[in-house]
Amino acid sequence: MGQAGYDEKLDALLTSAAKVFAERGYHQTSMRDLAQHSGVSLSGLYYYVKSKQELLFLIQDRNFTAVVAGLTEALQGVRDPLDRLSRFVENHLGYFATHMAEMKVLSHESGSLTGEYLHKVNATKHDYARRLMDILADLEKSHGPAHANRRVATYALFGMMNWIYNWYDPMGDIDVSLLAQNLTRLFLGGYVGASVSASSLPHATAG
Amino acid sequence: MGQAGYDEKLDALLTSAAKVFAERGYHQTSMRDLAQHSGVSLSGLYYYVKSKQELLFLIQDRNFTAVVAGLTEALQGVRDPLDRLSRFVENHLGYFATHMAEMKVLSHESGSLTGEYLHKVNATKHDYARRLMDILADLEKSHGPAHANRRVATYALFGMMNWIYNWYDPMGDIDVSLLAQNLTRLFLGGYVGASVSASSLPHATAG
DNA sequence: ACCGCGATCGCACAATCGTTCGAATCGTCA
DNA sequence: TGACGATTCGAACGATTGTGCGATCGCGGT
Repeated sequence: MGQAGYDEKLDALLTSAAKVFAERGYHQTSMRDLAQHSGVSLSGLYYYVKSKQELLFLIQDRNFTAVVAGLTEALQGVRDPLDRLSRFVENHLGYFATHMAEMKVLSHESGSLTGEYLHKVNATKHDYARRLMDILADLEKSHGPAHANRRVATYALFGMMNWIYNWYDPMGDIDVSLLAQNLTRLFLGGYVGASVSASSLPHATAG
Repeated sequence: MGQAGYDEKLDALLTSAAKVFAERGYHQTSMRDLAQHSGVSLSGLYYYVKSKQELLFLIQDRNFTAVVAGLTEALQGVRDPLDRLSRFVENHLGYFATHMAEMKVLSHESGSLTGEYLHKVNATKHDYARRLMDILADLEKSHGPAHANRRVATYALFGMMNWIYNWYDPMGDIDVSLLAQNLTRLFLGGYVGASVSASSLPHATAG
């Protein structure tokens, strides 16, 4: 695209690549496809990126890092576990909806990384899951015993949220905050039998 | 493997291929990989299968058909929407847990099909989702208004269930019926505020 | 005008891919 | 035994892949 510095060009490349990866899949996409779609020559890609896999890693790592950073900010000063959970969901889905391609790549192409790349992303994933699990633990203290195994509940919630790339259209008639509200209510009602109070919805969504 | 007729050999080939597809991914797996893993020569594969994509289609179509058939049987004579829902979840997860590789391929490699193959699987998928949505509609009639959008709830439940290939180990300390119980309770509590009665759990799981 | 360097490109290489084809092998019945 | 159809195989093809290499371009400083 337009002229800019090195960092902006790399960002544009990653954005363009994420779109193609999301549509065709990582392994099905060739470096020639990425070159054509981003407007650079084939060998020009290698000035910004060491390999095809590093490209995938950068997409996953940068966006995941952004999600985690958004979460940290969204949880700052929020004490009530109910609020913390709904903020977690809002942050996750908010970023998801505004970065559909990148998040589909993050969710769907986790197994396409190997070695150190895989290890780093998995570590982030583990920490992120742990943060949700800790919220659930707090939730049990404040709202009585859980109706489901905490580990199962954690991954059930991740499943609900991450599955959306299979069906959700951010431009459709269900906007993101409504989606977050629905999933939060769905989860909370089943996990601790709590109906979400009006005070805890909605929040501003990180993006 | 062992000597058998054409049909059994094809079945064995599909089972073997599903395992490799589940581990390495469809596009990352070569026909040579499949040949080696199944004990047939490279060209020998083409006696049973017209193309690599037909192989993927057969895995998806046969197993999906089995899931749907199991569902039909599991729902026979069951009227109570609560029971119908828990049977749906049990059937889905029961088949999932006993056919992890095949179901991972079905869930994760849907976008790897094209043309008529894709169309056929998508049609089955649509019908299957419709059957769940109908149960949810019945549920609303018998247990009051839903706490979430029906479409969102449908795909949320599919998300919970289909995501399990990312974390669930059937050999671990959570067995399938407990998992199904957890997810059913989680979903029902949030969707209609119902706690699952003892009478509706557990059932025999189709497999 | 010339130099230095970041940025970009054309081209080629070796490897691997899915698929085809004709030959070899198998079991079975005449 | 001989023949025939079902089954399996080795070898090869053209296409595409990710990546490396050396040349070239554009431009700011001297």
